[in-house]
Amino acid sequence: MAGRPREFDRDEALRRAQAAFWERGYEGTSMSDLVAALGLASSRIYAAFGSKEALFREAVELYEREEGGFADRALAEESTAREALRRTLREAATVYTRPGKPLGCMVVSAATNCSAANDAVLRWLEQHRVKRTKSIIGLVKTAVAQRELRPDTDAQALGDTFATVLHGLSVQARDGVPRKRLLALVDTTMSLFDGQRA
Amino acid sequence: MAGRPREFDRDEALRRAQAAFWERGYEGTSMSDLVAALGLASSRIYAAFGSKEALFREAVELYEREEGGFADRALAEESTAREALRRTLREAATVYTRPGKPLGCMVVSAATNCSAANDAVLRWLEQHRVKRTKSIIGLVKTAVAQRELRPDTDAQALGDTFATVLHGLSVQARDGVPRKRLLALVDTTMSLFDGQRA
DNA sequence: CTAATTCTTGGTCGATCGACACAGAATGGA
DNA sequence: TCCATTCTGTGTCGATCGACCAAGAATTAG
Repeated sequence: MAGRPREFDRDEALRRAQAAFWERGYEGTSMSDLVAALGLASSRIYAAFGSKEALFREAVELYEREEGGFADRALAEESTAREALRRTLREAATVYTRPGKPLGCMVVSAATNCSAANDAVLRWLEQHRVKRTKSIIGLVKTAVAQRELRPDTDAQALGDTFATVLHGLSVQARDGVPRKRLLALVDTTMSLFDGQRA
Repeated sequence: MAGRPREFDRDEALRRAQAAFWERGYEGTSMSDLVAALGLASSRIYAAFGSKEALFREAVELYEREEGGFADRALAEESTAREALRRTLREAATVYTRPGKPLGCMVVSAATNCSAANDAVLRWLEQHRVKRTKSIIGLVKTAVAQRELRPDTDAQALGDTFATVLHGLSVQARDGVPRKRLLALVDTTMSLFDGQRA
């Protein structure tokens, strides 16, 4: 079965690739950038990951699992919609401004402007974001159904607002707004929820 | 002074370039894309606009003057901070979802992921956004000073929130959230302002 | 008319893009 | 041992990138 064992750490290489893609985006990171960042010849990268696009997808999946999974985790671990929402936004603000890591959200910023050739990558990340928006709206709808929020609440509008703030946080973080201000803005946003509490 | 007159409409060409850059971003739009979109040989484009980057900057300046200038106009024409803010967000939602035009905000999405070679373009758009954020915070501060908002209002946090929603709107619009939902979300957001009214 | 100016056409520049071919080295299973 | 398999290192592929040059056509100022 197994031939010659790989001499480099595939996981470490994936992490380096993730950092590069997170910082510069899919098209903004060239193969020679990756060669430099991973310290590997391009043929070794192709052998280990298949293609630049496959490597990117793996990097995003790792991101979703570790960094970007805060929304799913908050949803699973917090008992009230308010705490789930608050934690989601606060963790977003934190993850988007981690020292030593690229600013902002990889899913929001890694494939915004793409040539037509890479539409597939763009649409793929778009689907991730749409899914996040839907799950936030779903959370608010549940909160209404469970009487955490007043029955006259427009769940879609409120959920859309939180999703918009979540994605806007990525832009603001990239623009250099410090974590402290991001967290303060999250607190301000939460009062939208409190205004509709049952 | 004047030699042979130009055979094509420079303004029309600029508009076509704007549409291309708006849709695909700076790096996502290649010179051959521009050649196809403007119907002009590349040398004619260079003769008329100087360089790809200069053309892009002109296109963004046109955008700021016509489409993106809603914030400045709202600020100048509306008498209360509330109406200026509300109009800014509503016009953003409208401009970002104009039929026949690219979705989202050109300043937000045209240079998010860029190779290191074009950092200058990326930073330039970043400055535009930072300036917008600052002017929104300034607007809220003025509203506090003029007793339109309660004196205990955290103007920076509230302003940051509106700026975050404004930029988040661009992401949501690109993801296909229809204008109607965007406008509903703007209404929801405005209740943040009303909660702090004097 | 002439000279200066500016645009147009067609072609091409070096660099870089992502992707892989090939040969040889290193391993495990039969 | 030997062979199938997999990895490593070098080299290069055609395509495309942004940029620009030279030559000629068209126009205007003088």
